[in-house]
Amino acid sequence: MTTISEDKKISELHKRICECLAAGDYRYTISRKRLVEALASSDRPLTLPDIVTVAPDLPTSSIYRNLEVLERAGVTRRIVSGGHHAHFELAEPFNVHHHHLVCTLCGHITDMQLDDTIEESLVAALTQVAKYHGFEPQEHNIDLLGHCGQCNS
Amino acid sequence: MTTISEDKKISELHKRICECLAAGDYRYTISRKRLVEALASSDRPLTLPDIVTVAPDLPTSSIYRNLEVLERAGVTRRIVSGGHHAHFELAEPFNVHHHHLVCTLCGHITDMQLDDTIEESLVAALTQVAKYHGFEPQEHNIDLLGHCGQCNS
DNA sequence: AGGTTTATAATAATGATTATCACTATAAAG
DNA sequence: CTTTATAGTGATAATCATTATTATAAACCT
Repeated sequence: MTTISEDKKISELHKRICECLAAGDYRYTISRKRLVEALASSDRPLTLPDIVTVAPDLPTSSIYRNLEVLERAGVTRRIVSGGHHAHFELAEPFNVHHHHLVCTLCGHITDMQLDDTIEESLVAALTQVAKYHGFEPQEHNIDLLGHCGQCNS
Repeated sequence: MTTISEDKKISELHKRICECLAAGDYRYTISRKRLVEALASSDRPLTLPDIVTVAPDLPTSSIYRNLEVLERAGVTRRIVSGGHHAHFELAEPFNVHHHHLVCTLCGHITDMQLDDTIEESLVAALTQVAKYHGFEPQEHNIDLLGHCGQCNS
């Protein structure tokens, strides 16, 4: 069930994404909208099989191609964490800042958030380190590896 | 040029790794020693082509197989950061705790270290978050993505 | 030394992802 | 409202890092 305010958020999201795609001369087609909706309604990054489960009528080749377009436009992000399928999620401007719990047994990824003060001191430290290495920082990832509740029980 | 104390460190490293492999009924063969030495003498994780450059006589298939054995024994670690080759480095007990600067243009990875106080507060925060999610934490990765000095110039 | 286990290295297979290409849909211009 | 250029689709084929296979060689153990 979606509330009115959620519907509003979603439609605003679509609008922003549409503009983002238009800036790169890309269109916001049905397939791309479907992908965005699948990613937006999940509390974790999705693999290609995950997406196929949610939208079985979308051909694999189109999903890959459109995820590539969305990534180029800065709408989505690809996470390569292991030997298997990559995971996809909405990029930072379209999603809250978060990090990942990665299960080393089943490969499952869950979103998590850290305290703002921790984030701030970390960003400060990273900025300093980057400067020292002559590196121009863009974004940071934190992955916590371990065993998920499912695999532990 | 290697100093006497460095030689001592290296031979102790080999001894510890040998024991680690023996615990899994693996032998510490010449090829495996060569791989460990290549990884130990680098200040960054190496790709397979990197390793081939350092040890051109080792066949690709043997490098892959032995990296797999070393990884199973907990001696090395695999880093999958992008669409290209994986990177390999010595695992935590055989290497100082560090993180990575990842260039999103050329894929190059550099080691970096953070302040102890930052690390400690981060680990505390991660432990708390993991508990909340019913997740058993093992290790954490921090990647700083951006443009390396080489690509910037 | 003989017998057993493990390692090697050339080769083939795997499988997620990308590229190709003929065709269709869309949008802007005349 | 056609024309025309551009972008998107989806089936299929190709790519390429990585794994599996397998016959051979080496190492270990009485």
